[in-house]
Amino acid sequence: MHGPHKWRHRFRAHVSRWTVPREAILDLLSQTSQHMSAKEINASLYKMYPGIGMTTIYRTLDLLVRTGFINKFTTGDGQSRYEFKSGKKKEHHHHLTCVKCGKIIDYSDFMDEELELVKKTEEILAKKHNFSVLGHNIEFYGICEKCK
Amino acid sequence: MHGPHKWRHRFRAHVSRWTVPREAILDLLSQTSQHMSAKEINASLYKMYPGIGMTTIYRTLDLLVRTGFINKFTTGDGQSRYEFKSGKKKEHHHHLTCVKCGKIIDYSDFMDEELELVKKTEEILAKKHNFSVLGHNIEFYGICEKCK
DNA sequence: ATTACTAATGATAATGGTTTTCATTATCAT
DNA sequence: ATGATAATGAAAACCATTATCATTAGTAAT
Repeated sequence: MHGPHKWRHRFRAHVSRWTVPREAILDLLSQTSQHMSAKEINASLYKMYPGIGMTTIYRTLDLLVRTGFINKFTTGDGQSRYEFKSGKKKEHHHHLTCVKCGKIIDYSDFMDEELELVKKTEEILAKKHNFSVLGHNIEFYGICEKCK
Repeated sequence: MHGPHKWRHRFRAHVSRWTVPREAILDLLSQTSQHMSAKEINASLYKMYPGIGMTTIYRTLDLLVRTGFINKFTTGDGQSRYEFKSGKKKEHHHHLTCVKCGKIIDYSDFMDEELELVKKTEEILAKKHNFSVLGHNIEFYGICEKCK
């Protein structure tokens, strides 16, 4: 039903079975620069894999988040969006979100300055509030070109 | 049923009627430093005003957001949270969020440095992507003291 | 104060994204 | 190829939020 695959080995280190839906979803997310919602993933996969249900999509996304393959974001429009987590450090970026259509644009301007500040802030906050800081979200929001 | 109130005048400039639920919700949010969800607001108001329904709470929160009295945040735990918007500029702050219980802690360390960078980034992004930037969220997330 | 207008309320039902349930199917070590 | 059991998917449940609509209550005019 499917041949060897680049993710298979890394994936198997975390969970036991390598299945068609898991491969399809991981492939899709790794190949797009978009931040897709579960519904969009379903729509995108439907032609090639009409059998994959929303249940499995949600479960797989959750699994991929837990095993560190993807990031999950909660946008203001009520649905969550997911992005493939690149291994390369240099691809770290932040987000510009449209509050009308939910579209997310990546940006990486002033990354060095930001990261320095972020690191400093993270240390202080962890110490001050006895918090285990796992990460950060830096997001600008507004109205995108199309929605104006 | 209720006497004169400090917000009444400012409120009436936006909408026509000054009502018990509106006063109760505005009072509650202005007096707490917490970032409350609709459910929490309901629970907190229940003793004093058992008649106020969830519908009215949601409608009032939406009204207060639209008229600039409060800010709305979307946390990862599925529900929105609201905070009173202080008039004072110096009280601008960012958030430290617990991914387990949804608790939000305000912080204002490195505010000046952050704001400078934010302003610079905002200008670039607006120009580069033809975006009308309305605001930003800077948030650190992790596990709080209690949830560890 | 009383009245008339209509905005605001709240009980109920609907919505929509996400999660749970459980019988069936498919993966993989043997 | 086989058996143990993890993964799937259809359907129902869940839960935060929104819409509907008859009733209530704030306001301005009387």
